Amino acid sequence: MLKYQAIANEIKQFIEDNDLQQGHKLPVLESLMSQFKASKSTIINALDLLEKKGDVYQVRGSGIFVRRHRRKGYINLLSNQGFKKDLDNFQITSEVIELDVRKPNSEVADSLNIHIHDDVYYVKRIRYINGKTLCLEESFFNKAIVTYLNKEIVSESIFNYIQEGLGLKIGFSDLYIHVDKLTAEEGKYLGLNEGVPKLFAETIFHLTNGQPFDFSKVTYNYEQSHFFIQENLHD
Amino acid sequence: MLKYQAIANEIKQFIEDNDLQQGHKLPVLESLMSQFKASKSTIINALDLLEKKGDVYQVRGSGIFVRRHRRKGYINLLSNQGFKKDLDNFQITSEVIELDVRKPNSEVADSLNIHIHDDVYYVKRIRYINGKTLCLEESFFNKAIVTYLNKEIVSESIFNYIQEGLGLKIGFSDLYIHVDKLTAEEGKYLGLNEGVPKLFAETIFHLTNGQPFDFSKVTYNYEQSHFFIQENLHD
DNA sequence: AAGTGGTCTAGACCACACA
DNA sequence: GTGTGGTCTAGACCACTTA
Repeated sequence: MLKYQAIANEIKQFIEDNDLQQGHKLPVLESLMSQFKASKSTIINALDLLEKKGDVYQVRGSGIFVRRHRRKGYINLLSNQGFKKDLDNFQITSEVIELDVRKPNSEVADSLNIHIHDDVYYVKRIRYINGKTLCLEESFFNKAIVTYLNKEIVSESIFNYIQEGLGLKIGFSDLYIHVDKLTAEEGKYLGLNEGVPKLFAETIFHLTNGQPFDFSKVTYNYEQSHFFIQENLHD
Repeated sequence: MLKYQAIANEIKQFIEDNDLQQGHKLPVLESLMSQFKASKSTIINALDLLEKKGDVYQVRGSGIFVRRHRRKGYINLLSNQGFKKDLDNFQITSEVIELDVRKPNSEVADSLNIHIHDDVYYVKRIRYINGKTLCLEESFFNKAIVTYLNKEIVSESIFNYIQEGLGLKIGFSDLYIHVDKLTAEEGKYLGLNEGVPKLFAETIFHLTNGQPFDFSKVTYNYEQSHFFIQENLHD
């Protein structure tokens, strides 16, 4: 664990342990430097990390403040897939519908930057939140990277296994969303009527070295789909 | 303009001018240091900025690469509101429906962190993309911060005026979205039937000092609502 | 082993907020 | 004016990739 990550974690923990609210002022830079025995740059690195994650905001000439506006019941759109953290207050479970190795069609092959005669793991599952259907998810994993999957792994957190079990490093993702009407088949899985609204998301996940390893298509139950995103607008 | 921002801009320009594609390798750090006559940290600062914006990805031990996967017709969800940049390929216009000064209800007052007897500017407008209705937008601006608005300003880019005209610095935003069915009234404005899907977004925009200045409710026409989001998953 | 990006430090200097 | 965060530098050392 890097020093600036460790410091960031400690500060975040401090905020949670003391239940500090939006706008609460944190100790000044110099205090943090001596408290953590680190140079200015390292502290700033830690704070920038927290700022990126939406936990603090820094005001030049004034101080470092807690950022903590979140509506209850809203899921973080940018870290709900495959990750359990940030879903503390939600109980997420999965039901596996299909799991096999197959050849990709051209859209999938293109997204994963492979050929149509290469193998992919195909996973289809329904995810539940607090006992209700959250989404229908179809994922395609490049088998050359994600070399092995089984039903047990797939019913838990796939991403956790990819990181811990396979030792792969997840880097970045491209997420595409739009809204549409639910098809009859999707409705069957989600327990909803045909024609009601849906949120449809396609995501390409890449390793830190830029290789795409997972292409996912997710259809969300609109009744459970309340998301929040925290953004930083300045440079 | 700060040095690292200027360098980031130049690199981005270089990518666009040469139409470099995803995965293209950029010059190594040392080259960039001498080319821009800057220290290592400054170059890394510039690259981190570009990485945050989704324009490059850095691979330790390997190089710096162009990130440029974008689907045509998809709007960047995180920088479409009020901002013209990043909307190069789209023609966005606005029709102002209402503009007045009023007292906020408790929800608005709460979101803007003001009292219900304080004044807010209320703006209701329809935004068009390439001639079609994109969304119906209702915005509430804290009048103590956004001291003046008129019809002309409001039919152009409000955020541009806030930054350039009023000299305010926009910091961060909290965005909440969900999917639902369109009401009859919303349908009237968007030219759609009651009951069809909609994407509904509420956003609280803050200045760099943490003060909320704008609370917006936006109902998107689902036919035009194709969004992308680029995310970095590592620390 | 060589190449390349990342972390960390100490310190000078700058920009902004607030009283 | 004082306090506080931000930028920038030079350089040592570390971690990962590639061949």
